Amino acid sequence: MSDFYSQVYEIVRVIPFGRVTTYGAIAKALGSARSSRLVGIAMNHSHDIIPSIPAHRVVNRNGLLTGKHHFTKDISMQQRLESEGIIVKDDQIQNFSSLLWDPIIEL
DNA sequence: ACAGTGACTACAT
DNA sequence: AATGTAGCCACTG
Repeated sequence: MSDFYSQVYEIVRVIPFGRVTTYGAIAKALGSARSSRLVGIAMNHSHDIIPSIPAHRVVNRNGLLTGKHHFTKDISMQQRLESEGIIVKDDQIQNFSSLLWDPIIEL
């Protein structure tokens, strides 16, 4: 796996339980603020990674679950978030701004 | 090596 | 306010 992917996973893995972050924030934390798409692609490949990546804690900048269709059908992305105490309505994380965990600030 | 692509964003109509 | 368009950059075939 490329270094970029590894770095993405490294950050995603340290997202605290019950918190979320955005693709852009991760990209920026990696020094490539404009590589937000690559972060998403990395998530898409995350199901190949051995330590399961909490990809459901990564959403777009509006707190919208844009990547929910890439999850296994039996357990939805929304369901995983709700099991962590995060409220999701119409693919939109409620109280998103206060749940947001910015790796730039926290690291 | 080149062109196509994508779980994003920001800017422009 | 709501769509449309266009950069973005690393990965893949």
